[in-house]
Amino acid sequence: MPEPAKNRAPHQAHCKDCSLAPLCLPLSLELADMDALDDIVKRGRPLKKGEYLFRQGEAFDAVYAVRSGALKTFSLSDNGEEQITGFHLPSELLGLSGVDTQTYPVTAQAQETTSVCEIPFERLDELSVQLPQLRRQLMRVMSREIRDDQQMMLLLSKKTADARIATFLVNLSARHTARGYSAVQFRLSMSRNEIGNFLGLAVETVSRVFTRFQQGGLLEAQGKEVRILDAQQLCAVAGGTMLD
Amino acid sequence: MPEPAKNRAPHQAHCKDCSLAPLCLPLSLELADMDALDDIVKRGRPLKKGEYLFRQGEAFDAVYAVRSGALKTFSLSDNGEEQITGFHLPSELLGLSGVDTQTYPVTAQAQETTSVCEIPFERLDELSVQLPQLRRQLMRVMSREIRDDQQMMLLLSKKTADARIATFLVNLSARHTARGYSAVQFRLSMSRNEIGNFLGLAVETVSRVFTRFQQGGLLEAQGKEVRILDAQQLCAVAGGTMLD
DNA sequence: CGTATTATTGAATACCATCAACAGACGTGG
DNA sequence: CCACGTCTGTTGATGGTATTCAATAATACG
Repeated sequence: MPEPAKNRAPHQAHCKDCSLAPLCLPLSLELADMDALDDIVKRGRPLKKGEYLFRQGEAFDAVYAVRSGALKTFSLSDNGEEQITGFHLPSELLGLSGVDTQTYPVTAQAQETTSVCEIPFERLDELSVQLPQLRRQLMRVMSREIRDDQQMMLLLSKKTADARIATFLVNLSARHTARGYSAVQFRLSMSRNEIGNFLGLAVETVSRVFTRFQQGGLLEAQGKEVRILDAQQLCAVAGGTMLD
Repeated sequence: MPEPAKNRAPHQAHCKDCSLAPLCLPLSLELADMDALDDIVKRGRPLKKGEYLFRQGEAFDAVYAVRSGALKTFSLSDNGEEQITGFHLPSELLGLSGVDTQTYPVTAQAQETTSVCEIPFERLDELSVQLPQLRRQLMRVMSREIRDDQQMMLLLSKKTADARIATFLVNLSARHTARGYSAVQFRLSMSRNEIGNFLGLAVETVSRVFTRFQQGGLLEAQGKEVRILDAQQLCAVAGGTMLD
């Protein structure tokens, strides 16, 4: 079955050919080990925008690595309000928060056409016994998520609206860069509403801050297309510097 | 060396005798396996109030389970402000956020006289290969921390000061209950300042909310001694109900 | 091409932070 | 044991930042 190599997008069928391997679970695996991991990975049809990868409350049985596209995860609290817990780009792992209760505590939904690698957790666990590198990487991924979430707590509890959005953009920029895309220009996969939800801000505030950043010459934005003009100052704002 | 059994406090030297085992890493381990875990655990002298268990930036080489007392973890951001990332009660595990970078991203400091079990991570990792139950439990603990941190993100991004503090107290109450202590009366190990820092509120706000809760008959508090009078309504407030 | 959704902008309000003053607790040492 | 200073906690007054409400503009989608 000939699968044409579409640019740099990771549409190929195996970890060892995947451009994302150095960012993903296979990181630092030997080629043979990569094949072993590859054997348990399932690659289904892509999800269309709005489709669900898994839903809050469903039985946990696999984690997922994003191959292309983007997803958001969110939870619905008792009083029905949605809290977005993260946006997920290629190479990032989803679903690990379901290990504890054996139930996904969040819903994962595609922000655009998205393909993922499904990794049955039972089998991953078994394989991790034989592959120390894999075991370590899995721990590292979880550890990093804890660290990132705690950074997020800092953002939410101490930073101003300006700093939150600057941080958000700088973070996205860095993640794009790590994947070989432009650090200064990219397309947001999420709406202003979703940005606000994620950052603990009202939509209107997000909009205002975007406007203010553009007036200040920090960036250029039309709709979801963003171009960072002054990365340095954006970082400064992200760090807590106020804009005058 | 005769070590007197002081009430229910887990001062004994082995996991299999520890009253916290069902909440801690040994959960669901066979007795023999518990001994294996026990062999790698180091139990040092207790920390006095204010002493550090580990510091932000130090090389990561162990995780710690709290045996008695309480600790806080916090990180210092670039601009020097402290963000408390958590308070840790007996049976809870600290340090897992250091796995990724092999460096602790937070400082852990004793809130009172505190004893911990040190678990060298290398050895824990090796042992987890042989003990599936242990491996799973370790994953569960990390998974739960991710979930808890995301709950915290919800709290910080959506809840009012009243709801934050109610949630905080309800959560503490539940954790006390799980350890066999009173659900309605306990002593806070942290200052109002630290509560505020953790919840993203000013000290004054914390103080005011405590006062308001007392006026509303929800609780009784003098200093760090707290007694919950109306758990039901406290839960309601924690869920988002406003107090009139 | 029209409708629905999303984004922007303005005005008024609410919530919490900050500033300031004071009270109470704690610990130290006289 | 009490006096003292410091740290922690409480309370009041004020102001700032972000929310909410409302209206309009732009974009996406069938």
